[in-house]
Amino acid sequence: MAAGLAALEVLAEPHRRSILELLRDGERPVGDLVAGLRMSQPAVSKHLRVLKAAGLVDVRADAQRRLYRIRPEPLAELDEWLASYRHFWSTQLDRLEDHLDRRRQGR
Amino acid sequence: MAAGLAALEVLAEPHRRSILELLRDGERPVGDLVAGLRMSQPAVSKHLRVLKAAGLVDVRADAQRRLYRIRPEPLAELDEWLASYRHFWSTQLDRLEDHLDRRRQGR
DNA sequence: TAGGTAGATGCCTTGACAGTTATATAACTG
DNA sequence: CAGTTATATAACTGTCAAGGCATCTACCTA
Repeated sequence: MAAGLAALEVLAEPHRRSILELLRDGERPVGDLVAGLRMSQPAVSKHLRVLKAAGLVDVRADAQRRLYRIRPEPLAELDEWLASYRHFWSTQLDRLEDHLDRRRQGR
Repeated sequence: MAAGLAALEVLAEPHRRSILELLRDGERPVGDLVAGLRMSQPAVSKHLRVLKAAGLVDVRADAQRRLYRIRPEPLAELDEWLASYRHFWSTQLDRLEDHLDRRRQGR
């Protein structure tokens, strides 16, 4: 019940959300991120380490560069958590989704 | 772009998530929450203040008691934020939703 | 009104964490 | 190999927030 939710804790940091945003349309080297945010390179590297530990990003080496990209699993988990509150603001459409969701479960 | 998102920052605290969970099925006085969590009453009151400041809960007085309840708006906002990443893990059903969403926009 | 209950607030301590600079590591280039 | 580029790590510092205890306020009841 409302266990870890590492994603939530890690993304409380605005800079980390910005990083995710920069990664939204594909992998990028650290340098790009440093350029995008207004922070020192070590600071960015640290945020990336935190994001990685939470499973929110993944890295791949390309020569001296490290290409980071989003790993969606923790976000999906966050989404599931949110789902248990969604009825508070849900619209017709959301109710359709809920309905279909339950139908899907049943099979 | 990825502005405040107060909800995210406030809900990074696990105890505050627990409080929200306790409020999920209706309003409750502070005492109930204190009983539910394993914390001092002042600590709970402080968390409630933070939640209130973020618009995540609302209070109503009943004699000496204060009845707290969820206010969904900030959660809906968080949901919107998440939406921009949802395509990373979306299923068939989600794609249907997206489609309908866009249709709805168009009218 | 005195006492009790429900909750909020003030003050203080402590720990975590973000940011900086300096330095280390690794790979490419001449 | 020497130098340079790209990133990570280390050591240090400052800030801030969470928790505890004590206290204050409001309302209820005998």
